[in-house]
Amino acid sequence: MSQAKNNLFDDHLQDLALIFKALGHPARLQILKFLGTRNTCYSGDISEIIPLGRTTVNQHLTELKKAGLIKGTTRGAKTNYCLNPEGIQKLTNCGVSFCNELQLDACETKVC
Amino acid sequence: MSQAKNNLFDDHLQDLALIFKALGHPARLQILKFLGTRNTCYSGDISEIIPLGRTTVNQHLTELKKAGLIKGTTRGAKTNYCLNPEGIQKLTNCGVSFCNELQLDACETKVC
DNA sequence: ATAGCATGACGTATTTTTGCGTCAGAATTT
DNA sequence: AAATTCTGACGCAAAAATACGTCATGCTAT
Repeated sequence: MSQAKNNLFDDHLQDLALIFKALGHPARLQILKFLGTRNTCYSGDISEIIPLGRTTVNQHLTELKKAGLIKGTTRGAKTNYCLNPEGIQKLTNCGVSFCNELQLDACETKVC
Repeated sequence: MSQAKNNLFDDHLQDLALIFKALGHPARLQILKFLGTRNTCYSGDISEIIPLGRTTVNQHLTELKKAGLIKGTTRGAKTNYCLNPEGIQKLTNCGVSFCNELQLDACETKVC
């Protein structure tokens, strides 16, 4: 992917950061959203709805795959992509619990 | 920040991507987590717990500020930082609803 | 007032990311 | 079999992110 896991930061934080980083581009968000409405679709269908070149879209697909958020299966000449339930689950769980840990209520009453 | 808002993608997606991007680095996650336990603290306190140079930590603070996730107030020689409730709220709301839109249940039963 | 910190601004080098064109291989269609 | 289509791999350029060092400023003590 990008930055290799180093030992400066907590492993859990690094994992989480990688997931969030994968969500840090509108094209990738749009891809995920699209896949959410489709269950499955071809790589070509995706590059059609994203306002970027096919090669670039492919790169974004690869990144989402590396982040574990989608799955791709080559079937004949075409490749099927769909959301990866485990990855989405992890995103939801970890993301939500991270937000909760920020103890928003406590902060809400304070000013800095 | 980073990429200026262009008109290739939906505004809402771009906003969301910017927030997620801000979360895409372990140092920034650690900063947020730390601030969640403190209500408020000095900039110096933060750079002490992050395994990076002070200047770099400052940069990360600036990015978090631009993303609206934290607030900074200069008080005398020192600067106070704390979570920005509105930003965290937005993250929580938008993030969660984005995940929900992925219709995980529907996907869970399919394979690609 | 003066010496000592804390902080943000600025400049810079290195690494990543982003975006795209081209190519080669595999499968489909004709 | 030949032509076409779909894909991922590879290479490349431009832009952005990352990480620091240094500096100037502005408080805070002494």
